[in-house]
Amino acid sequence: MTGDAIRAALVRRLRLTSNISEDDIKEIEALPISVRQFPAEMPVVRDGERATDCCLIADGFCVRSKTIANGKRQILSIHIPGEIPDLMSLFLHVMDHELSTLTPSTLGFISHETLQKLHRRAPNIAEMFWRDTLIDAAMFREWIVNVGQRPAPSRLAHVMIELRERLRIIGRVDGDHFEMPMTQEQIGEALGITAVHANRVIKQLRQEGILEFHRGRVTVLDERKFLELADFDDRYLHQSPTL
Amino acid sequence: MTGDAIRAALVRRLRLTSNISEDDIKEIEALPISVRQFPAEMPVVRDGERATDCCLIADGFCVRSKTIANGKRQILSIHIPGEIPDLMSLFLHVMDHELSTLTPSTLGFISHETLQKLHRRAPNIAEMFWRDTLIDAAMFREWIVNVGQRPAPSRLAHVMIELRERLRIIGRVDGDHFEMPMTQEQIGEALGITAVHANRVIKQLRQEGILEFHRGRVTVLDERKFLELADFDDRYLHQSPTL
DNA sequence: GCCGGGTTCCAACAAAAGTTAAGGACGCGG
DNA sequence: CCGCGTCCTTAACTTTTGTTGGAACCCGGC
Repeated sequence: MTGDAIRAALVRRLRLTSNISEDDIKEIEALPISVRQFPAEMPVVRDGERATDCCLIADGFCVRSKTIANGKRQILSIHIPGEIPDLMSLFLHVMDHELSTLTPSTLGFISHETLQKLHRRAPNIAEMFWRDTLIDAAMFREWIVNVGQRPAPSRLAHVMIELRERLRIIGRVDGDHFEMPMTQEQIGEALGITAVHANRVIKQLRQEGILEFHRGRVTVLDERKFLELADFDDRYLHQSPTL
Repeated sequence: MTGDAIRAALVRRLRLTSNISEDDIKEIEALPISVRQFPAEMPVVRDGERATDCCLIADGFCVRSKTIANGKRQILSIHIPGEIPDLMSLFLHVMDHELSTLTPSTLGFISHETLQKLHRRAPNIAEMFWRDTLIDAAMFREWIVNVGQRPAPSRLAHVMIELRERLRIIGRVDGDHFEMPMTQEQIGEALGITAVHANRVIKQLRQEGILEFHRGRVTVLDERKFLELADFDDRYLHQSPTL
């Protein structure tokens, strides 16, 4: 995959997500991007590292996570193509968490310097990116609520629906199923439960005929029960730029 | 308290937290602010509401929270004087969570319009505020880890130490004690546990001689054990603007 | 000084989640 | 086609946390 394809993925998401002008699109299409391939389960930017570039996902799934002293890991967010998962590093230079791949991924890198110049030149783009990082924060808030207040089956359903709604925007939901390429260990790390318990929860949702989960693919069998369980309100995704 | 005192509180925090120039300070000191008093436990901005101003805490403690369908509430962050807890509303106009007071508070309001104009005029200030919202997001990430991975006693110690470190910046830690004006119910909502369990945890930390907690005042009795329990690393607060 | 309401505190029991251990399925590389 | 490793699955047991309900406490207002 080339730099052009990556820029196209970014522009596509920005068109759907913000009121971007044609001039601004030209600016973004002129951005120098260096492309690199990563295998599955590979750190992209490590906790404590000093980032000099922002990373754009062209293809593949990534996660942000933090590991605490006792070795336990918490997954903070799941990222899909078109997203810039470490835009925050532009002003928070030393990473307070890790970014790593879930699947083999194609990533584009844009230097902080380039982006900073762009912001001074095109404040509209700066605001659009700022807004992007604010939506990120809104997703963290909902993640706190999920882990803090919902029972485990609801947590799983909620994370799944959030992922599905975001995949839908980039046209990657196919009928009643979508990709969620995570092991049960990783699902546990996302929900704040152990892998054994994650397995129990999946088993329960299967037995209740709500969904099927097999090798990283979710198939929703009972949409009504699924939605009810998830307690999902998409307001926090702030998808409409006009509001 | 007057608008001047509020501007002073903001400028004081910004001086300690960022590389702000004297010109920029003048800009901020010229900001029109309207002041209002709020009683304890009062919503300031409600979930779903359309915000038109940003709110600056001059005096008092506030929290951000979300309430889910079953009525359970999760506290997302605690805010202290000098902070702008809803800066994000500048670009995310409809609130996805609630901001409310913990104690009687004096709040200043700056209109979105004023701030937006200021940003175009002074991009340095815009970047400083952007950075502020990014630190906010970093604190949410740590809060996710706290609620998702740490045992309840550590969760409590961690939230306490975060609060203490931030109070220290504004000179409100007095020897071995500091203010944390929350009921056990509210502490439970912050940690993702019930009030009964919050009480059990506090009792345990008391019995172990680690701390005393009485009527919203924390007194640390065994700093070593307290730090060890909290698993606290202040990196995520990004207090040094030069890094 | 004495209510009254909100905290705090606690006990007993129930439910959810963690731990440990072990067998089975499945895909990949030789 | 076999063997190996990873992931999934389950069971039995322990620990943590939630639930319910009630008593003690404490402060502010009358």
